[in-house]
Amino acid sequence: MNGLRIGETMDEKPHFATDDDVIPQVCRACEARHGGICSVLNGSQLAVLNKQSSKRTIDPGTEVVGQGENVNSYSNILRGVVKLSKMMADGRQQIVGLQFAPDFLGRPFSRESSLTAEAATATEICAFPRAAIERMIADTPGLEHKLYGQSLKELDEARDWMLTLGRKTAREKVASFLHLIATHIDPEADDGCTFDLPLSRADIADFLGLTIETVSRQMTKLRKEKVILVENNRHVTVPDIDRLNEAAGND
Amino acid sequence: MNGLRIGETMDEKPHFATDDDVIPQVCRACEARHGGICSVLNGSQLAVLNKQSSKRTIDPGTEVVGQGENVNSYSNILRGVVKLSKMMADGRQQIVGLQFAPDFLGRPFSRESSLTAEAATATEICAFPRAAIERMIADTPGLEHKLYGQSLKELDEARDWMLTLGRKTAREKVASFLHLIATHIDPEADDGCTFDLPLSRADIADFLGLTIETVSRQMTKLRKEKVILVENNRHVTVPDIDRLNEAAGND
DNA sequence: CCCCGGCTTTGACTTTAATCAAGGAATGAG
DNA sequence: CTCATTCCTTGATTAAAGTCAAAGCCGGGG
Repeated sequence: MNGLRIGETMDEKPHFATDDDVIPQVCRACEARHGGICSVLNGSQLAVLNKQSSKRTIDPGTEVVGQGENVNSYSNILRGVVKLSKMMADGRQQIVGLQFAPDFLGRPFSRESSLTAEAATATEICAFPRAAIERMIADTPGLEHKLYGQSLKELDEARDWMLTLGRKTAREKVASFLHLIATHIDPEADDGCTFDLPLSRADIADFLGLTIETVSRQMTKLRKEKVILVENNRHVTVPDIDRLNEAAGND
Repeated sequence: MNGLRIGETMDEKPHFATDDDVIPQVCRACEARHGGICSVLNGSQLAVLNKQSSKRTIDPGTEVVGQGENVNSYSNILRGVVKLSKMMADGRQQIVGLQFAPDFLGRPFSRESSLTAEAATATEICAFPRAAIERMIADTPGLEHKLYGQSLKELDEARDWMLTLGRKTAREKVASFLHLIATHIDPEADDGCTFDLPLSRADIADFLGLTIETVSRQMTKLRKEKVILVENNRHVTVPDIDRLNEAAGND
C-alpha cells in the first residue's frame, strides 16, 4: 500500500525493551496479529485493548449483531465464517457478504447496524467495546489505514458480487459461489482443492439470490458434469479450478 | 464521526494569516471544498494540490477510467453523474455504482482499475496526479479519514443494492432506482419532487440487472398507476415519494 | 436398532422476465 | 422541413427460474 508502518514485531532483536515492544501473552499466537487489525498496534496498545477484550465462541446460526440494533462492540474473527445479511419487511433475505478470519467485524462510525451478522460455522471472535476501538482509531493513523484497506477490499468484493447477482445465470452463480469458497478456504491449492461448504443450501440461495431448489439442481448438474465432486452434501472437491472458474463465467 | 478536525475555513476571523489559512482562489467556490475531500485540507495543502490539478469537462458516454487500465489520476466530481460498471468477457455489463458531486473518484492503493468509470451526464471533474494524492494521504490522517468515510458509505450503498439485485422483482427494482435518483438529485423535496433521469433505459437496465424492455414495461406500469409522471422519456415527477418507496419494497 | 426431524433432492407445473420482432417518438444534420 | 439515427415502447413467444409437492438422506435420541 503506502509508506505507513505495518507494525512488525521486534521480539527477536535483543535490546532494551519498552512497554511498546511487549506483546501480551494471549495475543502472541493470535490470528488477528497476523493479517488482522492488531498487526498495526504496538505492545502497549495491544495491552490496553486486551484488558477490555473478551474471546467468545459462537455456535452456527447465532446472531452476533442484528439488523437495526445498536452496536456496542466490534470484534476480530479468529476462526469460522460469519455471514452478513439484509432482510426485507416481508422476510426476503439477501446475504451481502461473508467474512473470514482474521477480518474485523463491525462498521465504525455508525451506531445502528444496517445488517445482521450471524455465525455460519462454529466461530470464535475477540470482542472489544465500541469506545475502546474508536478512541484507538482516533489516535492511531495506522489503524484507520488498516481498516480503510479492509473496507476497500469489501467494496471490491461487493461490486464483484453485484455483477454475479445482476448478470449471471443460476449455473454461473452457483459456480461463482463454489469458486469464492474454494479460494478462501483452501487458498494455496491451485489445483484440485477440497473443502467443507460453510453454508447450507438455504444460505447459498440467499447469497446468490436464488431458491434452494435451483441451487440444488445446479449443484447436481455441476456434479454430473464432473466440475465438482460432492460427498455428504457439504464436502466438495474441485478437480480443476479453471474449469470451475469457466463455469462461473470468468473467461 | 469522531474527533478529527474537519478543516473549517478561517477566512472570516481577522488575525495574522499563515499560508495554511489562505484558500486558493479557484477552490473558494468549489463544491469539493464543501462535502468533498478538500474540506479536510488547509490552505497550503489546497495550494499544493491546486498547482497540479486540472479541471476537465466530460461529455456523456466518455470513459474516465477503463476496466483493467492503469490509473494515474484521481479526481473530484464537481458536477454531473458518473457510472461505475463492470463487464464480463462476453459483453454482459453491470453498473455497480453511481457517483455524484462532490464524490471522490478513484480507488486508492490499487494500480489497476477493476471497473470502468464513465460520465452518464455532462460532467465536470477536478483531476490530480496519483502520486500527489497518495503523498498527501500518507501525511494527512484527516484526509484518509474522509476517504474512509466515503468508502464506508459506498459499501453501505453497494450492499443495499445487492438486496435489490438479488431479491426484488422487476417492478421493485425500477421503483428502487427511481427512488435512489429522486433522493440524490432532489434531496430537499420530501414531497412531490421532479428531476431528469441521468441514465438511459439501457443504463438503467444495466444497473438493475434487467433488459431494456423490462425496464420500459415497468416504467409504463408505474406511470399508468400514477406512481410517477413522465415527460419526454427522461423527465420524471414523483407526486408521493412514500408511494414510490412502497413500490420499491421498502415497508 | 429404529424413528424422528431437518436438510436436500427431484419432479410437475407456473410465473416472471428474456428474447425476438415491429413500430413510434425525439433529436440532430443537412 | 425532412431524413436518418438513436432511443424507447409494445406485442408475441420462449426460456429460465420459482413454486408446490413428494420423497430420500443423514444424524441424533430414545
